[in-house]
Amino acid sequence: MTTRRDAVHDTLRRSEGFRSAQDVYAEMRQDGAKIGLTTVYRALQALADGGQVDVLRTDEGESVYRACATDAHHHHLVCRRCGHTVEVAGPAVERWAEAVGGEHGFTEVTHTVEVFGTCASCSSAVRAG
Amino acid sequence: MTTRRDAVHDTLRRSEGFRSAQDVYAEMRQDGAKIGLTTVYRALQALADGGQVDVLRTDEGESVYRACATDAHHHHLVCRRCGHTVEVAGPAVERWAEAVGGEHGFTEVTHTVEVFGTCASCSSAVRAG
DNA sequence: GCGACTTTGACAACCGTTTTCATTTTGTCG
DNA sequence: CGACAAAATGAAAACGGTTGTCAAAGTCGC
Repeated sequence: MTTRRDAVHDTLRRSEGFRSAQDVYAEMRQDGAKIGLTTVYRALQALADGGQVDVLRTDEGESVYRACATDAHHHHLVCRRCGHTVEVAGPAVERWAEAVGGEHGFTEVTHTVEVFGTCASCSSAVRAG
Repeated sequence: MTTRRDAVHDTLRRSEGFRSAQDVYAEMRQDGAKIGLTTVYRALQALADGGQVDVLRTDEGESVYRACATDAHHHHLVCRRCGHTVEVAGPAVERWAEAVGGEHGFTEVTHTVEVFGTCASCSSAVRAG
């Protein structure tokens, strides 16, 4: 039975940036969906496990999720003001991480890379207002 | 009065990798220090705010702290098995992050980069055992 | 010593997340 | 179409790291 999971996935796809489980839950309830918070958590975990959504932790320790366009390994450029997110590839970073790990004798090297900034429209909004 | 804070800082300096607040607390109590968990949390926050220690979040959402050798911007190569941590510089990554932000019109670009792996001694231990 | 201010820490509250478990839904075999 | 086993659901409780509360203890200037 994947209807709930699909509903969660759809809700996530409709969002521009990263959303917390509680965000998704609130939005679904807003839209009249009959779903429990537990199920949203479970669906998000399943989607994350299956690689259909990306997860990352906010500074406050909350898990946030995003339905990304590509399955391939990529990173995120996130607007810290509006949450607008761009998926970016970084072959240079991949190589760098591998190299750094190798230099120090580390194996099974993975990495987390996220870039934050203020997007064009947000910075012009700030300048204007 | 900074004695407690210094004690926390010292304990952290004695550790090789990143340690959680509760780790630090347990270790200090082990060593006979009379200190409360609340105070350890406050000290770590103060140290982090002052830039004297680095903070990052584990996958489980726990905050972990480390007294780093350098004040300068750097990243970490962390053994996911024993926590052994190497401070690494990555000028290429800094430039890449700036460039990626610029390309998409983002300003005030910051980034988080952490590299995880299994260190040499841990991977040989695994192979042996 | 005395009052004003700061720091401390036991404990309770918080909050996101996970677990529990009874109920509902789904899939499947007759 | 039943009927039953397995999976999914969700309300409520539990959990765990972290933060807030507040009274007691410490520190400083006098």
